[in-house]
Amino acid sequence: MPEINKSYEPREVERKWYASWLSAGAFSGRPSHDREAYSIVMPPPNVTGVLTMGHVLNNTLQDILVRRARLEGKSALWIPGLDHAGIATQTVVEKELRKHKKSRRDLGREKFVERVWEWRREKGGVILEQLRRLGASCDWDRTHFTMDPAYSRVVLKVFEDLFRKGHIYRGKRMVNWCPASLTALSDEEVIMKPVKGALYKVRYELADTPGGFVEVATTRPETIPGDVALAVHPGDARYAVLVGKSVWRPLNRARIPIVADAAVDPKFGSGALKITPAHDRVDYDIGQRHGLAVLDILNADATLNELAGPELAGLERFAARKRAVELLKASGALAGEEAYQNNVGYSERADVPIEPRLTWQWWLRYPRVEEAKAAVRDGAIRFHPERWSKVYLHWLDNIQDWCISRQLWWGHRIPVWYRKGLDRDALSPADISDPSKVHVSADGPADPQNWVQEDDVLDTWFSSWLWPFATMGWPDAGEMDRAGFDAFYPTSTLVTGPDIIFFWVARMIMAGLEFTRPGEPLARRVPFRDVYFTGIIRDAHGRKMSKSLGNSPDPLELIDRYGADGLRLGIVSIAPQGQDIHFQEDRIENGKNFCNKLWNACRFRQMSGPPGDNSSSKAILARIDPAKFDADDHAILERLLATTREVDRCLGQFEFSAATQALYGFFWNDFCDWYVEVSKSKMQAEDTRGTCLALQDLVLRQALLLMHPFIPFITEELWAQLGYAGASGGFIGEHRITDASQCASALERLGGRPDRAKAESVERMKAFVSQARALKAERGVAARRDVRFIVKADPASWATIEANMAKLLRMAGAASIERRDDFDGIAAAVTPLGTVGLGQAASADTGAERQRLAKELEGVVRHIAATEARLANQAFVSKAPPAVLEGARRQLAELQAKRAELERLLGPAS
RNA sequence: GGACCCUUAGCUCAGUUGGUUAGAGCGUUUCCUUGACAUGGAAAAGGUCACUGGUUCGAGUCCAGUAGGGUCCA
Repeated sequence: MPEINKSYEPREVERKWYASWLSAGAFSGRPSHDREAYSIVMPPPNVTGVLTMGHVLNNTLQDILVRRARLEGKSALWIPGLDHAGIATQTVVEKELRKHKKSRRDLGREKFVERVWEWRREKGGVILEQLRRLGASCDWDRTHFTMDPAYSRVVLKVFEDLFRKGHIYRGKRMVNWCPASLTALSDEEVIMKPVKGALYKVRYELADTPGGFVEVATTRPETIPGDVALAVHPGDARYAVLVGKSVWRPLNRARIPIVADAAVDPKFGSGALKITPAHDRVDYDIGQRHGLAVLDILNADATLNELAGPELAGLERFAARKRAVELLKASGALAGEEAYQNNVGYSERADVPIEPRLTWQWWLRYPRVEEAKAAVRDGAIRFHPERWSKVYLHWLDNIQDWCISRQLWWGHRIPVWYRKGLDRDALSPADISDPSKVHVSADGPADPQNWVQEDDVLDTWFSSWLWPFATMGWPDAGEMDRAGFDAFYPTSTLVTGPDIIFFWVARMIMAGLEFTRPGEPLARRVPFRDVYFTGIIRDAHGRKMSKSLGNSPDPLELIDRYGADGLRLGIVSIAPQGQDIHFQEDRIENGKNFCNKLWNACRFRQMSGPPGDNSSSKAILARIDPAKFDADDHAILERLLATTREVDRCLGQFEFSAATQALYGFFWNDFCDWYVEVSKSKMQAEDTRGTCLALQDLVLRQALLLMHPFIPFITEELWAQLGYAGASGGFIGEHRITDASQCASALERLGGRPDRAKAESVERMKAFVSQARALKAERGVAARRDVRFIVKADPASWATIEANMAKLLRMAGAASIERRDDFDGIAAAVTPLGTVGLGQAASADTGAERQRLAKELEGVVRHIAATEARLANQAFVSKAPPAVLEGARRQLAELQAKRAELERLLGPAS
């Protein structure tokens, strides 16, 4: 057996094992007849993406679930992949082109798309490589990309299908237009932001009453040339006589009517609203009701066009706003201007204000909305934390049709062909469903020369909403069979962020319900059973991580410094359930330190004695003689079982952080700080040595299994080093983890069931040792190991001390512990194993010792008073459960004994 | 405007159905290179659980309200 390094060096270990796992196909998910299936689909990162802390958290959690499933003997599958990210990717490539002073239009559609593919092949998807460094145990052979030919065909087929079913239609409606990306966006891609601007009061002169005017408040004076009317509330007495009259539009002067419409809020501004149907949703609706023209004064890039009049045409919208204000001022139409804050929609991707714009787009009426609600409301899908289901249901209750077309070139081109020569702007709904005019199919028309394909592509989310089943061969029966659709669908758990609950989660649920296993029960059609929403990672001050703030650490650098395991353990341990995460690098350092502790504990085991047969838990158990167990053996086994139970429970409830804390506490405190230390005595005694070593092997084995999902690399390495892999040399992931009850019954069969009472006596010993050490520290002799303790103990306590003498001497750092029932003095402490004192002559600060005892006595007295008061309360005695009552009485007795002893020590002087 | 979440030690967070004197890690103070680990060990200090009221024998925990912070939707 090779000697283990003094400290854990992750780099080489990680590289070595990841390569071994890959070459052995350890991550490949194969459907199995006799094993339960467990599957996860990775939320596909953007092909343009690089690894962020958010990805680290998200994918670590998925890896934990998948690796744990493997240990539980399930047939586990984790499907990775990439999202083509229409706007983001197109923007990246366009930016590259711009460096060479070219635009995508210079290349033309076909060449540009080829260029994007080139980019994808060369630079796209580096994030998947980075995930390997994190240790992600995905089945990489099943990596999918939303633009792959097979996946693309599924997307187009789905479009065709939904079109035939009447869910998809073409409509000229107001959309959210991004003037930077030059495309429509869905409502979900618009972020409302409060913006500080100005509210301008503009006078519209009455056409028939020279000198009279109507005042209108607006934040967007540059749109005045697009006004086609003013509107007032029909019940607004101030304007009743003016309805039906006209005013002069103050920019690009023209006569426009005053109409009455209930949508006007009479309390806003002057109560009169300027109507610009081309540039506002509400205005558009009002315009429709009153038969008003739509006067579009903006170009696609939000510069003003010639319809805005010669003075504003050609200006960019914000420059035009400035110019409009100047013009209004000059003409005397500007009545006032005040600071004003309102909410403005911004493009999520380009971060510029969107423009409402009237355009032809393709829309989807969502299928299966009611079923999608029922799936979550009735528990076929469980959200964790549960409260997100409210957000989900609220969105579905107010659902709007989805604008699925995008004016981009990178993406799935909509499979619609128009008969050559048709005026697309004039097509009626009847024309759209007339196959002689419009062809809709994934395959395209048989006579393409007579048709022209739709220019638009589909929203990226229109492909990713199919992810859970399109990655499993759907809809081709043969492919589904090969992919194991039958076993792996529905997937088990989805791990994602709450920020894409509408974009992705809700839509996947509807897609799954609509497309998979028609006619079967809902629970078989949903795409996943559990959804775990992670928190958002913020910096230490609670700010969102962003490139511009520079507060986002580079995960790869963190891996270099702390190891992948350290990073994983650190990040999981600070991720509270359901809350955002405040990132602190010292927590990542904790993860690294834990790995080092684990490493050294195993190293110590190797140095402590010859390796026994560790090839199976059975082999280890055979080396254990329960007759040799002392209290510490019972205690460590009991803690091992409790920890096994706790980790089991935590993972079942997605309490990842709690699981790491249970493991951390068990391993560091219970095992290293106590059990390993007391073992040092036991391993010196020939008759307890073998059992003690075997017990360490047993505990370490189970600990490695429990920890492996969290820190896969180091556990794999130690698994091999300590001989758990056996002669066959299998990976740790190929072994089965046993749950607490299986562990317990294995011990029971051996006659080594942990004894609760004996385990509890260890707690008393720990308290005894701790107080003895404190006495030494107080006397300034903490480092000395030759001190003599004297103890006044009852026979039972003394028996415990005697039986564990060697260990207690070692742990307390003492030369002797002697029983002396007449001992008193204040260099002492009252412990659960009696009153312990230092035997040395009292040379230290007796004042400090007296103060400590007095302070303790004070606390005890106060506590006694409180307990007596409780027990004197008739209502408490009659209503509290017997166990609580009994506990209070026992506690009171203990406290009284402690008080008596403290008073005795403090003596007559007190 | 509607909905949800948070407020516990200097910091970041636990605290399961109400039940002994509220815990952890980091940080702080003091001590220690003892033969796994200084990426370590030992000891210690540190909290009227945001505030106000209510329910209860008993509230960090349940209810109502107030204040502050955050998120989502309009």
